[in-house]
Amino acid sequence: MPERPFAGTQPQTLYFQVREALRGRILDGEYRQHQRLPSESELMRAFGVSRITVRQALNDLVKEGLIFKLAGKGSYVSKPRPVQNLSRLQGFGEAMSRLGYKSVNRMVGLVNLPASTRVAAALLLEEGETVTEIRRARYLDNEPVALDTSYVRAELGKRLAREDLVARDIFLIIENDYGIPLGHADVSISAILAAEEQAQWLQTRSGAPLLHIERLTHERNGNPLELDDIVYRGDAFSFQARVERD
Amino acid sequence: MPERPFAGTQPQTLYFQVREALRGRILDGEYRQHQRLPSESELMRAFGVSRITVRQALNDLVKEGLIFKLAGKGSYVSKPRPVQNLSRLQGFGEAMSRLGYKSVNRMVGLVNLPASTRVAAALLLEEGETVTEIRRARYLDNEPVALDTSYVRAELGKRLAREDLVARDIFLIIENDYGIPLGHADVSISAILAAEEQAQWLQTRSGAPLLHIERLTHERNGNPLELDDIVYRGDAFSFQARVERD
DNA sequence: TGCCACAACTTGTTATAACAGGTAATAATC
DNA sequence: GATTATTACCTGTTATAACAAGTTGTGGCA
Repeated sequence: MPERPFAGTQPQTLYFQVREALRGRILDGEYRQHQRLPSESELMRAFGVSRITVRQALNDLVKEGLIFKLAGKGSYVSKPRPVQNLSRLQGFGEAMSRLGYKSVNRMVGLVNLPASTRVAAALLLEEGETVTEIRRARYLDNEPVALDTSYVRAELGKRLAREDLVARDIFLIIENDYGIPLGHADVSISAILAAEEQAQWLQTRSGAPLLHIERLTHERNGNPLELDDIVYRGDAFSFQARVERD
Repeated sequence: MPERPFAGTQPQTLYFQVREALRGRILDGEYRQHQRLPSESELMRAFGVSRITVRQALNDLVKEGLIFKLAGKGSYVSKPRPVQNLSRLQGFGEAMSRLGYKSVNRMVGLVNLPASTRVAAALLLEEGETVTEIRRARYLDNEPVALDTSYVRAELGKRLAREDLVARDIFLIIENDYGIPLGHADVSISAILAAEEQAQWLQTRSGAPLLHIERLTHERNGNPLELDDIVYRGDAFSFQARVERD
């Protein structure tokens, strides 16, 4: 097996390993912005895998916007962007660190409370059933950019209450520590005005434009797991995506 | 050839035909929300294509959020959403009609002007070179939801000036009439406040929250083609996406 | 009737193979 | 030297095949 650099505690699919190896080289600067990557044939030989495995890895990176392909020419590294990417479900800290940014969280609060109609419906609970509400502020370069309110079932909330939610992403805790694989999220993006409390935490003025994200994250088996309400400062953050025509 | 229902003026790939046939059945109501689709084996037999062709078609629909897959169980129709989908590059009217909504455009204006620094850089022009600015308001159910300002090179703008931009999407004109295949777009989403003119067109108040989309669309060969600034009313529209974990 | 094992069915991963059409380099010709 | 044709290389599409892991149904046994 020629080049399987990924050493993890769990066996990984081949395309996962190839993808992460290429990502590492892009983030390390071995492949620069706009530089052409090795061809599929070269990657097949280098990693000792079939072409379809290489293509799956490359297409995942295309989907994330890290590279782009030109028919007949090859694959190229995209221009880096400090963004929350919509092509792939990942936590904030996870997304920023993949792009080389350092993010910090601050706890606003963690309480158990009865589920509202909206939260109950999203998490498939009875209205009034106990849920855990976790609130955090997100900082980039020591500047608050987002306020995140998460709702999970009380059993999961009890476990999470014992975790270091300042330094760690909930997604990674759930996957790595609790062994619950994540599936997909349904994400809604809209624009709102900052309320007083939001403005204070985000160090902006009341009435300032905010991006509001509602995200319902599911386990891989389809069960709803976590409902998030996230507001981002409109002047300090944007979502970016590369969208393919087809 | 058993089931190739798509009859178009241009030859289409097999996975495109399978995908569009399935889309049609979902939108026609033949496959209902949460209903299970035929298995991959069944679709292979029904369409007389290989499994990889069926999977490509299904995965594209997954990518768009129209269906979701559960390992070992099958594929299911997702809950329908009246949204501008971020998974796939398409014009506003195109997106809405695929979801069964009727959208209408109104021309705000079409002028040739010197390219600003931003527009010139995006379209790879010299600053001051002539570009065409096309401005339109978008209506859903007779209600203004978006204001769209597009910049294209003057040669393309001259041709577009002769088209019916009220009834038709620019993307479809460019692809179908001019034979220029589209590739990808780089999209940025942020939140802003409505300026006076925007508020008037969108029938909302000055200072209301708007979603601001900046989109640079490329030809398939990578050349930049069109720069769009689109603002959507925050209270009447949102973007939604289904994001996979991986 | 309930439980367990096995078979059938499902999607996911990976392999090999061939052809199509686009791009770039090289060789041949004027 | 410039132009054209050919070759090599590139990604895109499609096919067949096999194995892995998850899900569901069926049959046998207690």
